[in-house]
Amino acid sequence: MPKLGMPEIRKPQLIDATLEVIGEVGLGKTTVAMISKRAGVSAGIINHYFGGKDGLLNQSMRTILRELNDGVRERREALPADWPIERVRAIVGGNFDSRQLDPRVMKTWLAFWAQAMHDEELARLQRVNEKRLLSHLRYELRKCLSREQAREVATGIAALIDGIWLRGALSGGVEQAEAVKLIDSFIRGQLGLWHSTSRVQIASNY
Amino acid sequence: MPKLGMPEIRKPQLIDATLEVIGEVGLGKTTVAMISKRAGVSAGIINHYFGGKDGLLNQSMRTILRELNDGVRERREALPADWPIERVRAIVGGNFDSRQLDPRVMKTWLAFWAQAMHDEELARLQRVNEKRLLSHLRYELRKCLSREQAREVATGIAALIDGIWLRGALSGGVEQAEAVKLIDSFIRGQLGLWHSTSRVQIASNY
Amino acid sequence: MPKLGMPEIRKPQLIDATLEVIGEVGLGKTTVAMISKRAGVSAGIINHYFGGKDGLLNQSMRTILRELNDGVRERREALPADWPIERVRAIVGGNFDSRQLDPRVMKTWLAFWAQAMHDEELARLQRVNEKRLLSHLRYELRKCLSREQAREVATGIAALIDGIWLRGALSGGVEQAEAVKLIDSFIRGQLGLWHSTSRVQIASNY
Amino acid sequence: MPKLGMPEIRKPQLIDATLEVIGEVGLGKTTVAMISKRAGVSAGIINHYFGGKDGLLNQSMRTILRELNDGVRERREALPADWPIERVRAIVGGNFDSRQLDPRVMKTWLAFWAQAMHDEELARLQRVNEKRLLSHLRYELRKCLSREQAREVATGIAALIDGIWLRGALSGGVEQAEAVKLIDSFIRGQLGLWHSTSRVQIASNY
DNA sequence: CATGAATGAGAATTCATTCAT
DNA sequence: CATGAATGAATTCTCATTCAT
Repeated sequence: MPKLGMPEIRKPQLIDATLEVIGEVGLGKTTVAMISKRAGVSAGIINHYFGGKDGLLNQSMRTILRELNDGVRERREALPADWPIERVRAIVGGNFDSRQLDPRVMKTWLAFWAQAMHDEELARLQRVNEKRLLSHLRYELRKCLSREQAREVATGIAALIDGIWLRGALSGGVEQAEAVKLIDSFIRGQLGLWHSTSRVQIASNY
Repeated sequence: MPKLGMPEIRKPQLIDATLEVIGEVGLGKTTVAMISKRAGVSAGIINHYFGGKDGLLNQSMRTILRELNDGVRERREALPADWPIERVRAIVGGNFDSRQLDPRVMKTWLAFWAQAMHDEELARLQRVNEKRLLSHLRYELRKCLSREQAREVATGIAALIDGIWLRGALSGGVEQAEAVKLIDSFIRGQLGLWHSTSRVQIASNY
Repeated sequence: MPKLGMPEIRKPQLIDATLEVIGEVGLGKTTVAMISKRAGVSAGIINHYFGGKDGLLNQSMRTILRELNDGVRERREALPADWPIERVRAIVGGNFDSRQLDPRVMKTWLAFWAQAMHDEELARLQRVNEKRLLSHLRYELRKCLSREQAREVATGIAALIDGIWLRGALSGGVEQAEAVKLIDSFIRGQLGLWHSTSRVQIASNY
Repeated sequence: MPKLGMPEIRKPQLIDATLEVIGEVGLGKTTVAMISKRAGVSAGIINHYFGGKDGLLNQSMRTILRELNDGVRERREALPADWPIERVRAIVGGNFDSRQLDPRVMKTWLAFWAQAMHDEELARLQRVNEKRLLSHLRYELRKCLSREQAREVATGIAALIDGIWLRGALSGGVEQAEAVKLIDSFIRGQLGLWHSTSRVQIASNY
């Protein structure tokens, strides 16, 4: 019998190598030769495990999406359900945690985003993710805002997250603290618009 | 009136074709053969006029950047200098005018953005543009806010512009009215944070 | 009764799978992976039992040659030695029995034939077979014809067998009855040429 | 302007090289690298002119089919329409002229034949050809035989042509004279079956 | 100016075979 | 015995670029 459990070793190994290479040279210049060399295996093995370059890229995409989702969920669920604003801040923070701010990861995200414009499979994955972010934000905001207000603020937060992230990707980096501060400020502004005397408890470190 | 030389005919012709093809198949699958066929000329001519594929892509990038800037400037300058908030809204509107919301243009933008991650020449162009947007916003906001406040609000607006745009690119489209409304709401919220009794004149259609 | 070793199980299993796959996708597209999958075993086992793909193909070839020969011999020997024309007809019938007319078998034959043009080992096998067919025909015909006449008629019958078979392979099928009828007609014509008043007994169902 | 008329030079050049290589190493071992090297051009040019290996093989097939047809037609039409048997013999001769008996051409034919079993495009071409041969034979035989008789004799001649050819391909060669003699014999035998006192004029060199 | 023929480097993919388990 | 992981050579196809006309 051949070595058992190799798929569980090789697949993550190849996906990691893929993300590294994309982060370094860009999706357009990434070749299976580079990836396999980085992973320390032969090029042919990619077809063995992923059916081809496309399959590997697809799985890589799913992996970073899942990592993002897992990180955000952990942060959010670590807080009580009756602290909605804190939970929103946790969601924001999760989108800017150190793993996501790794320049190579940011480059990979952008590459996949551009790719998704012309690849329905990737586009679908991205849309699901976008909807999930929005949905979680709305759910928490609903605890202290009207349906319409929650919808609008959630949309704004989501846009700020992506916008800060995108501008950061271009200019060389994002400061998590800066990002969280800006979004906090947006939330306070929005809450203020509707609650001149807001009773929502906002953490003192705002 | 000088007679137009071939360069003045061929270059825009090829740049238009480039943007169309990128919008349709993506930067990664765009070939000079496709571009030249679309433009109705031979493949070799691209090297003649642009020195190669890279030169053509670079010029194409500069073209859409210039179009965006020109559009934004026209809208901004059409308003009095002492209507800063209106001018900010004009800047926002310019970033979401119909030309920029053409799906093919959005795809091209995203493609160039991803490409810029690994191409210093493109990255420089993008950074210059980002700085210009921020600078204009700050300049107008300075007329009714402190330096620090202006900086922060400008950063937020820029992030919202890019974030709304990015999410729209993915989900299939952006509604200009929605975008402007969201950013208006942000501005009002931010102004409210600092001026509980704001004296800034905000257009009545807010 | 000796217990069957694995070789006696595996070899026919793999040869059958080989013929099936060749019949379905053609020799050129047949891979060991396909064959082993069809046989329900691993790819590596082919080298274990046949020393490689070539060995398996060679054995497969020998198998269908043997099947054809066995079938023809059985039919021929089932008839009395002093019914030469009936024996000739039995040889013809054997070449068009249902096993040989299976479209997958016909495709395999043709594939091996083409392959034999460039593979001396296969060519040798085929030549032996061709000679055997001719030899049997001549042997029977010699009982009622001169050496020269027997040689010529045998050559014609062999050519007709292969020609009918080849044309049938292309056009989608052969009718055994049609084939036998045509060759009968040829034999009668040939006999008639030399024996205006032939004394050879030809079966009444001619 | 580039060199004009290159397609008319390159295409036959590449097709010739293809037939030569297939004739030498077999279809299965033929690579575009071999073909282009033989033709003295680069491998890429094959895609330029034929869209890929398949296109080249297809065109090569069409070429040898056309050559055979042209040769047969010329021979047939060189004889008076009221010499049907002579015309039939011309058709037979055309199928065994020196060009068709070149071992490389025979190998190519056989390769294509096997390939056609799994390639509908090739199969269609072959069927058209088979039908044409049969049709011409029937047309000529109709001039001296009944419809049914003409059909049967034509079928037999066609089978003999292919069978002799196939057996020759395997055993290393065909003698045109032998082939024609055998088929002549068949024709005479068949004519004799129906016309005990045949009035059909058969050339004296029979 | 413009063409498109031609090149050649590079990329993905295929696949028979080997071999540790 | 048997597996299937792994390899690496071979092959097809792509494509930017060059260049003779």
